[in-house]
Amino acid sequence: MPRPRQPRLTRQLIVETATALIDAEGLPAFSTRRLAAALGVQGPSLYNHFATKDEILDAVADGVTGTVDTSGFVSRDWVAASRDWAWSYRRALTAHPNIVPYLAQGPGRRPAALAMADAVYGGLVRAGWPPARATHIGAALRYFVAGSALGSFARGFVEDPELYAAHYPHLRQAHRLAEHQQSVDEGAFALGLDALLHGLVAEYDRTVGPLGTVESGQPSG
Amino acid sequence: MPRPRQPRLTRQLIVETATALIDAEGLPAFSTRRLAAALGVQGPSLYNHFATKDEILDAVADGVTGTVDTSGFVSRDWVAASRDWAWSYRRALTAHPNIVPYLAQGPGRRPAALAMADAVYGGLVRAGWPPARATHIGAALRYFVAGSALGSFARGFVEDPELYAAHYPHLRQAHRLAEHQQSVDEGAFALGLDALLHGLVAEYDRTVGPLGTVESGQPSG
DNA sequence: ACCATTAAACTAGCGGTGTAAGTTTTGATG
DNA sequence: CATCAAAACTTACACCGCTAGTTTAATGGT
Repeated sequence: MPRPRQPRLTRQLIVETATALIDAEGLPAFSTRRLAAALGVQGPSLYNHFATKDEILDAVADGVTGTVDTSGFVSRDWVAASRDWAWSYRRALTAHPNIVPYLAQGPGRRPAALAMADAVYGGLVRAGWPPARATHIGAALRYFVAGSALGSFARGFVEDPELYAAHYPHLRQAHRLAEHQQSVDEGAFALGLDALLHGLVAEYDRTVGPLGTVESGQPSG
Repeated sequence: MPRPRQPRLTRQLIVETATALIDAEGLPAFSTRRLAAALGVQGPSLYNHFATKDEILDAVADGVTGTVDTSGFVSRDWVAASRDWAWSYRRALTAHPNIVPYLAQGPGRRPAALAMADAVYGGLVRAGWPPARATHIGAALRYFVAGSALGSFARGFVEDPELYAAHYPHLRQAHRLAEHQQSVDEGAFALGLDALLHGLVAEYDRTVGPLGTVESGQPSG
């Protein structure tokens, strides 16, 4: 079966299928041959469209990052913008948790990741933060969001009561975490993000100049 | 070469060599055959001591976690204990950054990781936090530390001025991040951790009861 | 002292991986 | 109509995690 009348593969189709496959079966199970099979094609055919497997993963990761909303940084104050962005970022990652270990290692050369970093950094500087401080804040928020999506605290515990009860006195309820996974993770995220922003506002007032107050809670957008 | 007079492998030797190999060459380059070669042995011999490759990685990860100091939770107030623990945790992870993507996915059944979770949770509950809140706080701090070690913000940028200057107006200095990697990452971590703890103290005063104040800075221990 | 069992290395090999190389046919271009 | 690039293909290499079976040394029981 040589060149078909109509190409069977496009970059977009490959990325969509790869995303679905990673969502469904996880990163370790994702191979070029399995992706090709899902596309009705032989393995090496992918290399007509992407140079390496990592290039495919980059495209998947950037697709996820591309759904993050940073628009608050041009329309709202830096605190509200940061909170909206962090929640949007978290939603994007938790919608595709299996790609997070790959994505979380840094923006690399991925356009959407770089555009996001650019928007956040630019917004913070515009709000009056010194450039070095803006870098730190963007990084700290990213640490928190990426960490929360990567190491879903609840998911990390095995469902085996016996394991914990015996040796770890305070974790006797830990196996129950799996039941309330989403609420534990979201609660921890909400608490941590509010605390982080609260502390940053105090720092802002001390070093840049007083501004309004922060109310906590879920984002508006 | 059959069974030798003196065993050439022990679990400890395997774990030490694996740790060194991962530190030196990264997770993707780490294979059972390469590890065996470094030990002067054939690949399958490892399976006399570990059931799977993941079991070896678990041992490596738990060795790293085992160096984290949680003793503050029995001797100091919860804020100082949390700060000391977070810094110790971060130091342990940044000393072996290549294992972090594996380690950050959760404690699983690793004894040192479970003992750490137990100590933190227990300390926070003893300090007066309601159990559900203690879970959230432990998780939030872990998100932040793991995220900071995983996605070393600075390391994530490629060293290629051209790449950024053209399309991302605010990132014109981003390639310089690689130069100041350590100081950027540590600065972001210090700022974020202090902000987080500051916000948590406010929350504690509001919901549990007033306590002393927090001064910021590096840990004492 | 002998035997049986277990331990710890080995070799061989299976099915899978990423990807390089070369082939074949189609569609587009001069 | 000749040529060339595109997009699929087949084949193949070196490596991967791991299983199975083999060999010999050390250990424990009678």
